[in-house]
Amino acid sequence: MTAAEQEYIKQIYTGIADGHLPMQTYMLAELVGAKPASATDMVKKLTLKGLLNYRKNHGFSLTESGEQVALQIIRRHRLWELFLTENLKIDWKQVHAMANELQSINSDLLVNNLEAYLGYPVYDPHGEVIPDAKGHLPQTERMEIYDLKVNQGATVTGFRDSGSAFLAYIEKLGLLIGVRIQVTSLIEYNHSVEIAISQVSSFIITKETAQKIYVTINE
Amino acid sequence: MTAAEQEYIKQIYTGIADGHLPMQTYMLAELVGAKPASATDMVKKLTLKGLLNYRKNHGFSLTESGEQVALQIIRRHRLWELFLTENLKIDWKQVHAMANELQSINSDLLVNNLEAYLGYPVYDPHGEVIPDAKGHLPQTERMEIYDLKVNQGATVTGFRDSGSAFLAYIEKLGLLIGVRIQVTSLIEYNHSVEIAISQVSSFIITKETAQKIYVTINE
DNA sequence: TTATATAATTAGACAAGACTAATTTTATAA
DNA sequence: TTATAAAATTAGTCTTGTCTAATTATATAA
Ligand SMILES: [Mn+2]
Ligand SMILES: [Mn+2]
Ligand SMILES: [Mn+2]
Ligand SMILES: [Mn+2]
Repeated sequence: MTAAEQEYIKQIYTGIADGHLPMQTYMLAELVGAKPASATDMVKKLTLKGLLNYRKNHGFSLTESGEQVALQIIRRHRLWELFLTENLKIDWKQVHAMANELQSINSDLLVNNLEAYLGYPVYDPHGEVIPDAKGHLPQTERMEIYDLKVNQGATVTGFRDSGSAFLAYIEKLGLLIGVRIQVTSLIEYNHSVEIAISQVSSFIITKETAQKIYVTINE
Repeated sequence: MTAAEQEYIKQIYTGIADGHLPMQTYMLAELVGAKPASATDMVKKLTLKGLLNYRKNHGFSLTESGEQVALQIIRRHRLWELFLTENLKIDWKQVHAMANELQSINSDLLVNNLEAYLGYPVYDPHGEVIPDAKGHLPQTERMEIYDLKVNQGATVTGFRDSGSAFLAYIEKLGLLIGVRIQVTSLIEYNHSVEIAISQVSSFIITKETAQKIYVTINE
């Protein structure tokens, strides 16, 4: 598989995981940073290869085989991200872009040895789970800040968006992984959420932001 | 620069370093594993970019700028090879092929942090020197087995060929880096060389092989 | 039911990088 | 000097992945 095909497959997987089922052409184009015409071409090609279920003019989803392929690409992507932050000390805001270039190198030997070197990690630097060699995703129960009720306390465990602009905002807010937060109020007007960090600072984030931050409820 | 352009530039550099000056189209084609027509196209493109001095029908060499580019590509290639063997424990016969895919990722941050992580190494797993961030090659005086005189003792320090078939042969002979050898006789007929390892085994290698093994004379 | 906006597809073009087949250059040997 | 073999180049084609512009399909609102 070419690097481009792999990037499309990865974006289809994550797009669907984020609730876009079936996936649509314009959405895929936006995710990969291309025009819809290009996405149509690629969808047709991936369909011929048996990786997509495609109903012309009505969107598409991954086949069983396509999903396995996607999980392997995501596995490589996230393992490299972790290596870059943990070992090479590269800023977590920059590793996603680098991992996009590394993910296309498809060697089981390389990837499995990298995984062993990293100590069989479960999470990447953005709190995303890493599929194992068989394509299995560790099961974790976690929700979005947006799903929390008022006064409910939780701990930040990850992010749905690895873009450097989003992560810079997260850093500015101090909402890093492991930080304990509490929802102090819900804004009825536009569904923003007010949250507090360790009873000190308190601020409001938009609905969109609240949906991009994963938390686990404190026991 | 595309991955293909970089591979061509790298092969031009190493080809010239191995004595092919000026570089010729058929030779470059052979090194990159393509047909001469493809090499001609690429040479024209690289010339337009100011990386080659090219006299149509008479070969080409790297410009000053082309040489600096080449050294950076070789730097990345060799650092990755070392990472793959040292850290990921991948067989030295396999890392060259993997490094060919990794070398195209051109990020100073990535490469310099990788170099620091590896401890600013001087040699890659095949005994080839690694250019530093400025493109400087550590100076080393070493010769080929073929240059040794009879009874002259030397230590193996590297190889000119990283192909897995050649390295498998080297392993079979036991001519690994650090091994002390002695030339026991020169075969006049076809310029083969008989060498001995630590007074035990003794065998004959061809001229071509003797020219691919670097040694340093024992003090 | 019909008009309209959005999404999707098609047609045609282009750049990169490879190939084959044909032609031209160059160097060398007779 | 001329013939020949080797090397190089050109011309034309193909695949991948992208684009723009034009057209078609779908869903929704009037
Ligand atoms: Mn990422
Ligand atoms: Mn990530
Ligand atoms: Mn190598
Ligand atoms: Mn090497």
